[in-house]
Amino acid sequence: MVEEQGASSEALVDEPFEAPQRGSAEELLDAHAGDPLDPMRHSSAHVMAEAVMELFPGTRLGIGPAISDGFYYDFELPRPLTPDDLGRIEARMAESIAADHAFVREELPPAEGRRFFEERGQPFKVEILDDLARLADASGQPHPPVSTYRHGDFVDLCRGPHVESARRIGPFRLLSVAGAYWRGDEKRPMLQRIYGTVWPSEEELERYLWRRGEAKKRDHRRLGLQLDLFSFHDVSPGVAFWHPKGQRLWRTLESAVREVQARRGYQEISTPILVHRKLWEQSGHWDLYAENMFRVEIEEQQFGLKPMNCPESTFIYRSRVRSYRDLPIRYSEFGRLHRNERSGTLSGLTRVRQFIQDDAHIYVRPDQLRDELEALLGEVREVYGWFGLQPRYVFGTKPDKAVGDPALWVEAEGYILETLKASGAEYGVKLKDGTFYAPKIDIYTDDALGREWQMATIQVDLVMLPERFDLTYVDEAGQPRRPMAIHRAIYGSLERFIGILTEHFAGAFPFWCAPVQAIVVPIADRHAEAGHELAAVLRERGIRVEVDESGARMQNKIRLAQEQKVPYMLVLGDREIEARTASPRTRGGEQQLAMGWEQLGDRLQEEARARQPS
RNA sequence: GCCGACAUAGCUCAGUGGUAGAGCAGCUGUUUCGUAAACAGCAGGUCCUCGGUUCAAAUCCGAGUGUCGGCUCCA
Repeated sequence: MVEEQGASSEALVDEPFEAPQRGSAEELLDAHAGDPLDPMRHSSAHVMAEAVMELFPGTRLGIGPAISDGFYYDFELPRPLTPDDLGRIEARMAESIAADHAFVREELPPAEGRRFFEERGQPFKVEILDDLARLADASGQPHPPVSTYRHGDFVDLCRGPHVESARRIGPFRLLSVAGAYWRGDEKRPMLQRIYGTVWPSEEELERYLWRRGEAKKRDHRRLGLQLDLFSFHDVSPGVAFWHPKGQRLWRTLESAVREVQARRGYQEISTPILVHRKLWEQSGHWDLYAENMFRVEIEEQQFGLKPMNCPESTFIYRSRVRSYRDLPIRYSEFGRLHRNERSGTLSGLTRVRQFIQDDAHIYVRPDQLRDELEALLGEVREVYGWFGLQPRYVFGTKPDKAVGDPALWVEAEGYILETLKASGAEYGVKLKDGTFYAPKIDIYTDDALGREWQMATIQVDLVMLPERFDLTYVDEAGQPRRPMAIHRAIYGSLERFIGILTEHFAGAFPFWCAPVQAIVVPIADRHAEAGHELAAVLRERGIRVEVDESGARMQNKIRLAQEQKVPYMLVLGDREIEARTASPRTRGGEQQLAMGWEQLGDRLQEEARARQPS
């Protein structure tokens, strides 16, 4: 979801950042330039609109852009669509494509164009035209001509471009119906959106549908149950119940990052979850974040469950006078946060109401900020390397709803840009995507299926913590000075991170963090006792190992271990016990040479320590 | 929160007004096995909840809850 890709941001340092207003005509018409398949996808949207208009006379058209992998169109219809309707619409579309109408661009004078859509009962189109006119007025330009595209009898307001004729539209499939507010505004009418996908060849369509099916198979909600990691229950919507194996995975990730933090000079703290309103008023949360907070009344006093850890670390900072020699102070906290997400937005581990962040707040002198930011980019690279994830950086600038002196924002944004440029990394810019208290670098990554996720975040805060909580340190001259604060999370939400890892690896977690790293498979019952001895040898070395003592046959035990994605199966029969060896089989099906127990233990211990992404 | 869909055994699902089903998992017994499923038997259900229609509701209607696909928001 990066709006502006690439590092071509020379101009950004000096110029104010201006984003097109969400849902504005400008954005609607300017978005999605680039993908060579876009004209075909956009044309497909027109053909779909044509089919819907034929099947449902009186339909009002919203917008119908190309999106990644396909297209959608928003409609106001006389009745809700059913899955059956999609089939009928598809059939109509196929007929239209077979008729092979040309896409013809036509331009009408502004007033005539407006009348055209008004007469056809298309108020949404008229609204877009009025917005375009207003935009032109604002910049002193004449109203632009109204460009339309016609194919057959269907005419739509459209900037284009399109394919020259309908037969250029490749194999397509309509995927789903969803509700969508007109212009994304919940106060405007709810339209029905139909999503579709279209590709140049049958083969590519099939591959896309396969990828979709594969994504469904990898869905962490499904795998979480299958691998016995976690579950959800309606007694606590949006909050996971962690099973022993999930908790083990959790703890492994947590201690790995703890180790990094210890090495990098962090000190871990822990602060209260239930906190009085006056703190949130001081931080600005009560004003600007209230709708996301769970509020509680206790003995006529108002409290809130913390949605972020940040303000509380200042109490520890201020618990004594800080010298310039003390900085940087790096407080890390695995804080348990609650955010009141709207019920309709909850989704597995990736959108929850309670989660734990690997959070930290770093207080620095101004002269230390750059180095600290660079170190943090290095920290992100180190941690993401454990999983083979490639980080991508996106600079989020000051949002409309923000606290503090605008001058401090300009300054903070400047530091971020400098650091990003100096790092040599590619980065994008997402305007107005900062938090209400700080501009930020968000780290995105693509998973194994090419889906983009937002993970880590690094925020430069010159406003909330330093100013609102009046933080100071004493400089060389004995004068009080204002420190700067950095908020950062590397995994982000542990819940979400585990969800994404689960899908990225399809449940086959890298050896170092797999909940069960090895399973001993005794061939017959008489081998079980030796199996426990082997397990003890491995456990001594910190390996998470289990013994399959079920009466099942070896083949069945192996199949089960495969399904559980256990990295190593250690087969133990008469031959191995005789020689005090074990025959490892990897979940990849590779049969490795029998190896002595201690030797195997040492090898696995070494492998775990290396934290390789497989 | 809003639009739409869905909710049947631990899991995946079949069952469209007339005695609630399958596969896997579980339990018991037999088998003691050499790298992805041994065999047999048994047990397992407020058909999400509440209300309504009906002689009769898993099935039709209404409300609620949860989940899913989206809108919006974001870690």
